[in-house]
Amino acid sequence: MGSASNDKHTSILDAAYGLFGSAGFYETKMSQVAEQAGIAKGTIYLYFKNKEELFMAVTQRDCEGFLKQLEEKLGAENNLNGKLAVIADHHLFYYYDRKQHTKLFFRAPNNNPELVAYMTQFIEQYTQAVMKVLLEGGATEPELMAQSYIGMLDRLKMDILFHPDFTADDARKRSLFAAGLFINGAMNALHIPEAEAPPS
Amino acid sequence: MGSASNDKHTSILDAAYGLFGSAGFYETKMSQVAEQAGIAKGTIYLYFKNKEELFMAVTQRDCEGFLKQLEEKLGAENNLNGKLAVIADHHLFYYYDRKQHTKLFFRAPNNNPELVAYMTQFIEQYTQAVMKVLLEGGATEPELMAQSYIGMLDRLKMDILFHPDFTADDARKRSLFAAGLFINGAMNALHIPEAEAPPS
Amino acid sequence: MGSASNDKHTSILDAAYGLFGSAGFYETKMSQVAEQAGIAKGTIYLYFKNKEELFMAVTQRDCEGFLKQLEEKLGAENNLNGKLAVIADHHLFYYYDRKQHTKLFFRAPNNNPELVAYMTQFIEQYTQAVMKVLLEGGATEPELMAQSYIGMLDRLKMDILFHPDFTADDARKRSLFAAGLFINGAMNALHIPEAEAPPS
Amino acid sequence: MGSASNDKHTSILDAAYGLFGSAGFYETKMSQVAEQAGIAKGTIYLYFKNKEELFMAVTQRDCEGFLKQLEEKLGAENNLNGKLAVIADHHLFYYYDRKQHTKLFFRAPNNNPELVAYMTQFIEQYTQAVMKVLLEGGATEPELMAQSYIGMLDRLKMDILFHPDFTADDARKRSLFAAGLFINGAMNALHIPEAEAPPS
DNA sequence: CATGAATGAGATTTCATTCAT
DNA sequence: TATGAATGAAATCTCATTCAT
Repeated sequence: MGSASNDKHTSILDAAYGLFGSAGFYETKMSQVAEQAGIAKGTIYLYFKNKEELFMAVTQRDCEGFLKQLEEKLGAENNLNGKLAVIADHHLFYYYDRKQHTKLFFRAPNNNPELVAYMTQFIEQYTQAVMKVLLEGGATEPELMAQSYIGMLDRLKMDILFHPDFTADDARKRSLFAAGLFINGAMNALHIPEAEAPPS
Repeated sequence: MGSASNDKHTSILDAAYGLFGSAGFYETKMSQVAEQAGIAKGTIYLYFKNKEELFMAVTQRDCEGFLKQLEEKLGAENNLNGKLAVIADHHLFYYYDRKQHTKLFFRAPNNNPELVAYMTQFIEQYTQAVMKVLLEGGATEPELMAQSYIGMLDRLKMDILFHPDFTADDARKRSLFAAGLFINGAMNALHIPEAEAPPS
Repeated sequence: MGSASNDKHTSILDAAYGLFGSAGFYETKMSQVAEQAGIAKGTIYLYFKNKEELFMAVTQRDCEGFLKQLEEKLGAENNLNGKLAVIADHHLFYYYDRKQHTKLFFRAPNNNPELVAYMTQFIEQYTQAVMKVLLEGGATEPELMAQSYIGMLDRLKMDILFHPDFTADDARKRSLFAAGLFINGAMNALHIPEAEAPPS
Repeated sequence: MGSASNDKHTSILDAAYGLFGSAGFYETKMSQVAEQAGIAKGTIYLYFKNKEELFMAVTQRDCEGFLKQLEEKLGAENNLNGKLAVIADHHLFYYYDRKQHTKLFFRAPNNNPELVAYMTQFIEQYTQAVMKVLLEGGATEPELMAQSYIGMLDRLKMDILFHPDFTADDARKRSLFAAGLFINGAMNALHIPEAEAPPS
């Protein structure tokens, strides 16, 4: 019983996830969502108040899943390097595993304050999770460090979305690269005279 | 006359830049652009084929300006560390200087292949510019390094858009932080036993 | 059992009466009627073919009650003045007693011929009832007189609907006023030279 | 120029007047209004913000015309009886002349407070105009008298709307009847023993 | 008898674009 | 060139009604 009603709710979310993810908010029509979910247009409105709320629900489910999985993986790891590697892996493979659905990823309605608030909060939570790892390692500027690490990963993931022939090995290579660069810096790979280097 | 028509072309671009930048593509109405530019709606179509092309033109002008300024600044600098600092500064201050117009930055129409192609090309050019600097420094994985550095900067810039009280000093601090972290890595700031550290 | 089903029929009518009466036909939703009646939406359709028929039934019950009560009161009175007073009282207090439910009174679907027919018939019956009283008094133009009297009363009642602080005393005052004006005319209250007055 | 733009505004109002008047607010579709006015659907929205405002504009134009004409006719008449006759004539012939367009007259959206406010104000203005006449005649209860007179007229007009064979002579007869009844009362036409009559 | 999830026709409204002036 | 009134396609959302349980 519960699962039956749950099924419809879920199939709407799934359909919306695929469409919003690949075409964006405005380009996705409620009729497409209904068709994809195999239900009538009006039925969507029994489960979601309107298009924006549906988008919000899709976003939340996705973000929560991202964070929850990350926490689980971090819990299973207890040394610092390992945790940084877990973060990199998670970030890259999360998108790699969903590359079909997030070809262009989210294009959200801009003027929805609730959504902006939610996304801000999501980013903060993600940043907090990374900061926590860094603090355990004794970092002095954990917030900027966390942001930097996340930024690196986010850019390194982009090619997943654009290059159709991106492989899991490519993802793993980037994940390792990111962790290494973050910890050791680029200095070793660059010819920087000691005298030139800015104070670390 | 030539300059007069040029003026109109420019004022449309300026108006569109402000509106697209602060409200996004779909939320910006052609009538608003016309009003802001001080011309009639129909006149826009004498200069731009349609809304998407106008958006494209706005994006191009912005991206080209970004790259051109970057090249100029890099040309004036000849040591590696200096160039990395220039990149960081440019990235952060470009957005800092335009924070009024890019509060939410661009929300583009997703299904316009030309735009997607252009954005891809822009990112590539930006990456190439950074790679060139890194290659001069002898980097072994210049592309991943360039992407990582750009990613760091892009994330560190986010707070400019979200925190209204972000100051120029905050921007400068982050720019220095980014360059330092990129070169030296986080190791020095973290308690990582040598044995634990992955090979760089 | 009969009474149980009767109860449900009645509670639907009661709910619909309150909602149609205060919000109008189109503004009242079948789901609201169901909720107010404490039953499921589908159940309404076991008792009434559709929304229009429900509206019709509500209207009929109300109109029939209005006429039935009037007849009873008229039967208990046997002089002409008394009967006219009864009519005035009945008209004003009927609405006064229901002012909660008829704040905006009925807004009916316009294109339902059955309803139009019923309302016409109701007005005719009401007019007939008043005419009968007037005929017993020997009136020469009983129909126009009856319509005029009803019209006076109907307008004098309006303030009940609009002024929330309308009291029962106000209603009684208006009822007396109407009967007096109808019988004696305005002449006594106006400075009309005999010569000016039209022939009665 | 002015008249050209005015023409479109007017033709929308005319079309809406006819449709709202004969079919009611909800039953009238904006597409019908556009078709009747000979323009495109979207054009209506250049002149009126939405359906409710169009309805409001139609109502206002009608009510203002009613009051303005009444004032003009009253200004041309200077004895009391004549003015009362003018009011009766105006009320009946206004509807008689428009019987095509007001077969069912207005059925308004119930929940529009602006419209309710406007209608209330209109009724007050009409009442005031009648009161002014009565006050000049020295009436003691001018408001109740005015309401009563208007009510009589409003009911006497109803048959215009329902009986297709209602003639101008019928209207004139009713107008005279109303004025006579209002001034002289029904007493003369009824067998009411003096003793029975309530105090006037 | 009773339910309420599901339906889908249909209405209002927006806004990019056109074109006669 | 420049205008801006007019267009009409297209999208969201509502809600009376049905029907399997």
